[in-house]
Amino acid sequence: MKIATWNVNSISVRLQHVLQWLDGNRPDALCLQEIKCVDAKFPAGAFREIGYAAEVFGQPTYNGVAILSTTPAADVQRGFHNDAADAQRRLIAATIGGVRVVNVYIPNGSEVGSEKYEFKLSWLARLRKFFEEACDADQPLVLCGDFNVAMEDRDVYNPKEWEGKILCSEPERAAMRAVREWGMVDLFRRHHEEPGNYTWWDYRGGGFPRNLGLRLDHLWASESLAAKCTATWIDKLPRTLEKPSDHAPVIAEFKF
DNA sequence: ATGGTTGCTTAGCAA
Repeated sequence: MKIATWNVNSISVRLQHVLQWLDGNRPDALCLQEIKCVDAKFPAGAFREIGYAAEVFGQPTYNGVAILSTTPAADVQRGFHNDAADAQRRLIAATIGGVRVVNVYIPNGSEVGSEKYEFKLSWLARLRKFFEEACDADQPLVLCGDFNVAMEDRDVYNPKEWEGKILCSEPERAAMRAVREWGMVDLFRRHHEEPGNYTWWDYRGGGFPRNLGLRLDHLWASESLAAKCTATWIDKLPRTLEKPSDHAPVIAEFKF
């Protein structure tokens, strides 16, 4: 079984990249973030034609998440239970092939100390609560998506420059550790120790060709699922195409 | 150095 995550930065602009990538990689599930479209405009038909069902939680202009899968998704949850109707759409969860898949687009936070930063921290506190109330750490579960947090210095191309800045500040790292301590492990770090592995490169300043990136996109699994993980990798190929997303897909493979 | 680039929407915001 393969589960993948990819911040596509607009599904309408990236549709051909995603279709091509699914064709070549055939994951059992692909979690998408920043689809930037309403449910009615999500190109579900194009995915259906290549064998993928879609569960979508979109909104106009910003955010939006979806899960594509080769087998039907069960028990789909859209957003937090106590969300207002107009809340930002950043979480969708579903059970696929016996695995609880939680797909998140965690707020960026803009700047440390800003209103958006406070929103990010409170959103992360709610995410921890979501796991306590709605999930079972003893079951196979994966949390994946664009976390908008580089957890450690080895996930950052220039840790000194980024120290204390957004995506790297200690409070957001601590909030993410609190989520992880509910009962998950970082699958990528279980298989790769070395620095220099990134999933996001800024469009500006030639970030990608110089590998000036951050590792922001993650798959974290409960121990019962992590024990079955045989490999994880970042696929930089789509980032080399014309008009790419600024994020690369990340994949985890499991053998049951 | 508050720049640079992309997407949605059409000037300004968010990333």
